[in-house]
Amino acid sequence: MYVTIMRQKKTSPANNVTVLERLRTAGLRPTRQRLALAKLMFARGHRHVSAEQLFNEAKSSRVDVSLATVYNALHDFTAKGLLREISIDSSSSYFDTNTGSHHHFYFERSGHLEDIAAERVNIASLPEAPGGAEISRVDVIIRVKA
Amino acid sequence: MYVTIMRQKKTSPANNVTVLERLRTAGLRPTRQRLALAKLMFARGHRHVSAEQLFNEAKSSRVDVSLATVYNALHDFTAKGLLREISIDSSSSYFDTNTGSHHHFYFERSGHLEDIAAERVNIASLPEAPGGAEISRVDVIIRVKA
DNA sequence: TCTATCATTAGAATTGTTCTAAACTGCTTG
DNA sequence: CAAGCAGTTTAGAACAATTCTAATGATAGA
Repeated sequence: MYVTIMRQKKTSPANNVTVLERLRTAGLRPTRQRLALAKLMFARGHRHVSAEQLFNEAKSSRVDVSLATVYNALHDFTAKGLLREISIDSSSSYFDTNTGSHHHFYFERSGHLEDIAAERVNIASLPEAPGGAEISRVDVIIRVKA
Repeated sequence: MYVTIMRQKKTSPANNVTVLERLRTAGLRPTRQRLALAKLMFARGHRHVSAEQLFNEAKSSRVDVSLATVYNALHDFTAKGLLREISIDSSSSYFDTNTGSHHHFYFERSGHLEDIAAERVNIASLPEAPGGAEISRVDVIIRVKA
């Protein structure tokens, strides 16, 4: 049941507006929780965040959301193209705020991910998808021993 | 505890010998279970198999192994270079009997994987790994809407 | 303001995988 | 070729990430 009505500190109004509009134009109701989570996700440049991580950030920021809501929000955002999901290490998946075309370094020791701009990977040729199926995207993952 | 001593049908002796030798040269004791699992894995060309799948195949073939053993064997084989592990869809991981350099089509609807020979993907240029770290491998996954 | 519809919640349930400690076996040695 | 030890296997418990459930709450449009 609902226990606490959070009363979070307002960040800059500009930030509020953009996040709110991103949700609205994506066709997502800008609820308190989605707004708060979206702000955490999109506040600082591109990131690779797991559900658990975002949940913890929310707790630290006194944003009172349940873990289920974090999963719901991340999936809703992904379905609407605001995020992109990546699963590299089968133990958990990451949500990437960079939805443009790009690739990744994966640091095997730490499990850390780092973006590679699309231009830095030059793919000269790719095979056709079998049966002329449509390609939805091409992921290049460079696994690094570090 | 040990319940049944399985008594499996012998397949061709040649097949037996090669699998046994593959295990031995890999530095793995060719136990009954490992032999049986290796035969299932390597019998028919290249495959992408999950632990659960292999476990079920074993059951169907009256090979009495525990699920834990299947996981142990798959990981042991992978550690010794007999298999390669792939995680694409974070729900479970696959073990690929093709350990050579190659890439994959991933059929999003079915979750199915298909090999792409390394030559069919032409990467003209790749970035250096940060800090000069060693690249352990490059995975290209072509996601297909089918 | 009312209300249908959509979102959130706590906790239970599921799923894939790993752990544990005890039973067992392949292999080397004597 | 028996014995024993190191490496394997096992059932089931434990775990971690994620999804489900069904009840409560909030949003947006009339």
